[in-house]
Amino acid sequence: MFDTGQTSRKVQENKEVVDRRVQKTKKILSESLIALILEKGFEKVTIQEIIDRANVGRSTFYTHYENKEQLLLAGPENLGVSLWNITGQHKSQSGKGGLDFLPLFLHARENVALAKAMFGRKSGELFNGHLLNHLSEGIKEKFKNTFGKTKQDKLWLQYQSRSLAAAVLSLLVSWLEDDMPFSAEEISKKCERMVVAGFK
Amino acid sequence: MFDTGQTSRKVQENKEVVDRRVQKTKKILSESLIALILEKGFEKVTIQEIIDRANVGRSTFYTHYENKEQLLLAGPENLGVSLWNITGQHKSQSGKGGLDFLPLFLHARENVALAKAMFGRKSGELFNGHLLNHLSEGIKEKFKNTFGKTKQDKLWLQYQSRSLAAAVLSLLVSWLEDDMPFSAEEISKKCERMVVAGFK
DNA sequence: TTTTTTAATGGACATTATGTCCATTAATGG
DNA sequence: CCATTAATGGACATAATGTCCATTAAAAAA
Repeated sequence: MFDTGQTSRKVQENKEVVDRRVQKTKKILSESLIALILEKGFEKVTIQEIIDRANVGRSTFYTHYENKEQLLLAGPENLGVSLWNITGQHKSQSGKGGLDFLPLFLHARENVALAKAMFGRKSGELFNGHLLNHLSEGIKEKFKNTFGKTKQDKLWLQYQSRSLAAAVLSLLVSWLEDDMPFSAEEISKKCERMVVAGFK
Repeated sequence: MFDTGQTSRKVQENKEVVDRRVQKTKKILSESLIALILEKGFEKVTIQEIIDRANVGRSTFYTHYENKEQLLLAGPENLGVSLWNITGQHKSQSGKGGLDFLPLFLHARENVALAKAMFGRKSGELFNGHLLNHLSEGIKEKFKNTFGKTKQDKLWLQYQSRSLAAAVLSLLVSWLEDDMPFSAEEISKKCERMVVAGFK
């Protein structure tokens, strides 16, 4: 999951060269998909529309990707990978003990179109699901000590983490869709307070 | 929205009689769709599959519904309508001032399959969206007095209501998907506490 | 019961998307 | 300049969509 999908060729030791044609094709495909998602929603976008807009042959699409999902994942900035990493870092962050949502909001802000396409109201379940799982795991990790060890306790921890992750994701989406009327600092603070309150 | 989709005929004044054939057809179509959603997810279900499983002609489907969405909305118990009403009642409830989630959980429990199909992980965005909006409105109504009147304040109220509605919906879904390991009373209490805490 | 109304059927049709294949062309990197 | 590799475009079989209609069968009304 979250493979970059880059066709590459090793030159010497670690330098990778990607054929210019490939770069161009992938870029235009990605842009087309993002635009189409924003217009009509991920689920309704067809591969036919993507290649029409990108003005690229059908075969060309299939030499690079198997489906829409793969294409979106391999987005220009690899937002998937980045957000994945960001939310994964929660554990290792000191200070707040793993509840700093600022990097998430900053990163999303720097890639608004892609972030909207992946997580916004017009996106599919898929990527919301990915991010939700990851946020949820981060939150769970942070609060697991405040819960008991019984089956019931663990289940509540699970539910509550997931629920509050959904709340955070919802804030992120509202913020993005309204074109970020608050600073990233403000809104991430809000998230942190809400999560903490939720576990009280 | 949330039309029952019933083809009916008036007899005398207000008694409605629905042709037995129609009843049978709608029932089998609805059941087929719900089963298919639970198996492969709403988005991936095709009308072809629905009519194959229901063993009904293509034309028959289209004389009653235009698409999958309409069919799901007209579910046997009209869960759409019911949940709609339940969440709408929040305003008028006394006591807790409109934060009683119990009816929602009770009703969902009584229609597990349909509720899962409409709101679970395999459901589409559509119905999650409807319920989310409604829950959000209820919550907003309840807490609007605790916020100021500036544009900013109103926006925060909006965001926070929506965010906490998402949290509640997430709990509902987790609970349903795990086949309700807690009582409806317990989990609805949890929701209420969480929402209140979120606004502190 | 008979008659009338109405639903269901099944086949046909044009349209559109999918995924795969291949021979040809053209751009790229070395 | 040349060998490699990507892009092209056309073709193909498959499948879903939405609409139409003549026929059959079931239901309600008389």
